[in-house]
Formats: sequence, C-alpha cells, structure tokens
Amino acid sequence: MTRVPETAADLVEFRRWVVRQAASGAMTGADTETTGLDTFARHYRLRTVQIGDARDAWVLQVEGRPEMQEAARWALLTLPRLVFHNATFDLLVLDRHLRAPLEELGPKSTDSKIIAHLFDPRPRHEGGYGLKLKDLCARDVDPSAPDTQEDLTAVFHSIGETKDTGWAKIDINHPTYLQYAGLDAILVSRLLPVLEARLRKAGVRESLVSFEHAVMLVCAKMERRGMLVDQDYVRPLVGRLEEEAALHAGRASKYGVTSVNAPKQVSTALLAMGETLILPGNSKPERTDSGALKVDKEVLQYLADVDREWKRIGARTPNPLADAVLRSKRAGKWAKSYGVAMRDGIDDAGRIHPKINSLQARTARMSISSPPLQQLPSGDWTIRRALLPEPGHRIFSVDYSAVEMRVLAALADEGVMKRAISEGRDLHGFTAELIYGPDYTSFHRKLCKGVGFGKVYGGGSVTLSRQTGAPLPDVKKAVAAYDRTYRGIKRYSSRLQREARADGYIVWTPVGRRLPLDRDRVYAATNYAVQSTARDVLCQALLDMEDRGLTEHLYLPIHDECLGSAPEEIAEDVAREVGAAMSMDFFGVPLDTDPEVGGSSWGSLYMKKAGTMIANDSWYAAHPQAAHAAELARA
DNA sequence: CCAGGCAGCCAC
DNA sequence: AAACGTGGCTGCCTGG
Repeated sequence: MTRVPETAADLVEFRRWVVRQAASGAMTGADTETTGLDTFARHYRLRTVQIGDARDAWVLQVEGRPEMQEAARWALLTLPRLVFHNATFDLLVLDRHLRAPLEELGPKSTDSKIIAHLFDPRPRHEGGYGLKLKDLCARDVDPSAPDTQEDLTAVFHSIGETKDTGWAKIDINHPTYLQYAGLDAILVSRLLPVLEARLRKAGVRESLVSFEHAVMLVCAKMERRGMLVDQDYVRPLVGRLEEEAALHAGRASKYGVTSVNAPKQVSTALLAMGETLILPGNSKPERTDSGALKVDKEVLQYLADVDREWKRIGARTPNPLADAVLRSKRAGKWAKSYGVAMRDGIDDAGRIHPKINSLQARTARMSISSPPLQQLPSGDWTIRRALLPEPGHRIFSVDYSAVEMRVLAALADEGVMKRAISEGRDLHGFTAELIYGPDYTSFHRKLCKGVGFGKVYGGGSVTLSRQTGAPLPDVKKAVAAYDRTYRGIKRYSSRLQREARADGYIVWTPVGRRLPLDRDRVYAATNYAVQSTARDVLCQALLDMEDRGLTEHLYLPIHDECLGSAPEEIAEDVAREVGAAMSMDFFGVPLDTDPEVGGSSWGSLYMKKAGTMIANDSWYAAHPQAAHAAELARA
C-alpha cells in the first residue's frame, strides 16, 4: 500500500514507521522522482522521495515543502540499510538536492542493479535477465504487476508531454504518478532478496559485491566533481563546426543529397555519378546487415581518394560528393555529440557531470555518457581543448602500457611472453624478431601487433588482412607462427572455451565474475576474460587511490587510463602517485603505467599530434580571440 | 506523433 | 576451420 503524508499527524506516523524499520535492522527500499536525468542542471528539481518495505511505501512530496524535505532527509539518514535500483543516480540527487551526503548514504546502500549485473550482465534484448527494474520484477517479483510505466507514459501523452519530458510537468498529486513512485520502493525491496539468493546460489562471492559497491562510490564522487568547460572556447567552436558542416552539406546538395546522414540518398547519388561502390580487391559492393549498399567511412574515403589519416592517396580522381559527405558528417558529429553537449550540459558553476556507469558492459567495463567523454576524438585536440582542469591546476593522464596484452599473458600463463614483458622488451618487436629473425621490418612488427590484437579481440586472419593491407596468405602464416611462438595463449583460449561449453556457456574470471557467452560466439571467451580482467585491474587501482586520498584529483576512468588534475606545483608528484597506485604485479606480469602531465586543458595532452582534416590554422586566422584561447592551452 | 530499429562513427 | 570485443550517441526512417 502506498501512503502520501499530508498533515503533521501523517508525518508523525511516518516517523514511527521509520523508527520501527530502523530498529528491525531491515533493508529499506528507496527511490526518487525528479524532473529528469540531468541531476546537475540549473532548474533541476527533486519532486518525491519514496521509502518502503515489501508491503508499504511512503511517498514524500518534497518539492517546495521544507517539512517534507526534512522528514525525508531524517529518514534516509536514520535508516541503517537502503536499497536503490541504480543507486548512483539517486545518491547524487539526494546529495545535491536534499543535502543527504553521498558519504553518509553511500556506504549503507545496496544497488540492486549491481546484484543483477553480477548474476547476468546482459540486457533483455541480448538474451539476458535484463537490468531494468521493470524487467527484473516482471520475472522475479510479480509477472502480473500492472505496468505503471506504460500507464504513466499514457498520462504524459494526455498532458501533451513525452516519455522524457513528462516527469517535470506532471501534477505531483496525479494518482498514477504517486502509484508509480510508491510501487518502485516496494518492488526494489521485494526484488533484492531474490537477486541475492540467486547470486549466492550461482557461486558469486560476497567480496565481489562489496568491491563493486566501493567502485560505484568512487565513481559517484568523480561524477559529483565533474569537469570545467571552457565556454569561451566551446561556443565559437560549435559555431565553426556547424558552419563547416553546412558548407559541405551545401556541396553535397548539388548532387541531390539533401541529408548527408541518409545513406540511401548518398548511395543513390553516387551510383548516379557512375560509381560502383566496389572497394579495390573486391568484386561486389559492401552491404549492410539489411542488404543496403554500404556508404560508410571506408567506402567514402576510398571514393574521396584519401587514406585513414585523410591524406591524399593519388590512386583515383576524388569523388566530390564523397568528400563533401565525409566532411559534413564529421563536422556535424563533432558539433552535436561533443560541442553542443559540452556547451549546454553545464551546471551553475560551468561544469559538466558525465555519468560514470561503473558496472556497465557484459564484461563489466565502465561507460561514460552525457556527454560521452570516453570517446572524444583523439587524433586532434580540437574537442578535448574545451575541457579544463581547475584554475591553477594542470591536467594529467596516467594509462597502462598495453594492459590487455599483459593481462592476456598473465591469464594464459604464457611463459615466453611473460618473460619478454618482465624484461621490459618491446613486445611486438620481440615477437617479430622471434618470427622473422633479427632483420625484421617495421611492417613485420605491425603485423605482429595486429595478430596480438586479434588474439585479444578474437579476430581472424581475413579481418587482419583487411586492416593491415597485408596479403591474406602472409597474415595466415604470421598467425600460425604466433601460435607456435606463444603456445600458452592458444592453450588458454581452448581451455576457456571447453570449460564454458561444459559449464552452461559461462566464463569465470579471476575475481569470480560470471560472464555469459553467446552460444554462436564461444570464441569471444578470451576477449571477455581479458577485457573484464583489465577493467577489474583499473577498478582495484581506483580503490587503492581512494585509500591514498587521491580521488579528489580524479575526473574520469577511461578503460585503461585515469584522467585528473592537481595544482601546478604538485602535479608531477600527484600523477606519479596515481601511477604508483595503478602499477601492480598481476600474476607475475608487471602492469606499468605512463603518467603524463599536460597544461591547462585536456587538449594539451593531444597537441603533439597534427591537426587532420579540419583547417584549424586558417579558421584561427579569422578568429584571433579563439586563437588566443587555444594558445593558452598550448603554453 | 513518438518510440525504436538501423546505419554510421566516435573511443578504448 | 574460422570466428575482431565493449560501449554512447545522432539522424533517418518506419511501424504503431
């Protein structure tokens, strides 16, 4: 039953319930309703706080009501154990909008999404149990439960709003809204014991559960800190990128392409120009999964006669439409996905707070969204230049050296490879020398590097041949030689696959993580184990850094890297200490780090690399003020 | 009209 | 024998 306190007498009753619940020591379900997902945005509001057990829920309408806020805050601080679904979100909302500190609520909170992920990390559409509260409850709590989410969406539509915008506008007294709110607190209370029992039964250890909750809290602190945006840089940047996108879109329109993002238009127009869309060495054009003609970057770059670095090849006459589409799409993506996201995503203090999903992928890898800072263009400093360390600080980055190869060597216990790594050899050069002798060429080294990546990713010779441009027979020979040289890797890979088949298509990693495999892609077992373990290595480092008091310097984890800042005078020392926390011995393999201290923007760490397609220099000549801002980062 | 699938592209 | 992995996000397009 859902109760919505109105009077002072109602609140007295609520407080009595809280006291009883606290005394029992039981787990309490908790949830919030807000105006949206952008917790740090200017006009963000916390609307309701829900607290409940398996039977009853209290919905406190805290929006604009100090006495309700105080009651909710007191209850959350008083209750000894809380369970949220996707706790980071609610904890940060409560930290910022209810003055209930992350440091207080975090340590006593359980995240049912973490428990679900540790049993089966797959969303429903990938054949898993699902990770959304609704998916899980439909299965484990009450298959016949009313679909309040759908009802609520219908209400949003009835008031002229959408699934995304209704949250801020719906009447706080709307019965469907209140029912939906209360039900989630009840559902999460009922769900947790079921998930925990299943996790125990599957043999996943308790230490992994606490590990993930500790990682979640460190990441929540980073998310709360956020990162400063250089607004004087990013505003003109967006304008410039939009201009560039429009300029090239105009060129494309001369060939009948009204939208460069419509592949069908692009392929039709190219065919009309007499292009066959057949890549060199092929007999047929590439097609997408649904059978449409493929006009992706690879095809267009061939037609535009440029290589992957946008340099002119000279093999054919460049197709002007392909060139225009490429340039317009790239400038458009940079403007919208990165520029606008940074420009419009800031809080009152000019900071963005990218969401750090600490336990996300099937392999447990993290992801970062809103904006996606893990995937800003890295060949050029243009976009990263928009993000700044604290005033007077320097930005730093510490990454692992070839961590996935090293983790693979350790997991496979591949003696020859482990020795080469321990001796500090250049691994790919070492491999090339073993296979091709002391006179190996740089191409041999590149090939060996590719074969190594193929092992990590589970790729085959055909893919590798395409990527490197090396003839298929040569690649096959190299792969065979690699397997002979590093027998441990093939042995490990076969063993993982054999065990997985015998054990319900599950790969178990060294931390005791359970990774489900797709039956038709058992070869991915090695990649899963390596990617997942490399992720756990970085997370362990995050916890070590938390213990050393370094979290306050960190902005983001990026797969094999930590980004942070520190005051100019101590930046070198802090970066070194972060490197020391990250460095470790992993089953006899040293995991080394490479600390790098930059200047006063993230872009400063990417300025050695020359600009590529976008004509920075000429544009800056026309915009001296922005040029000056860019110079500051260079210094 | 919106939700969701597809195609494409950004990262590690 | 051979099999490239994990995400986020935007615009287009279509089905409901």
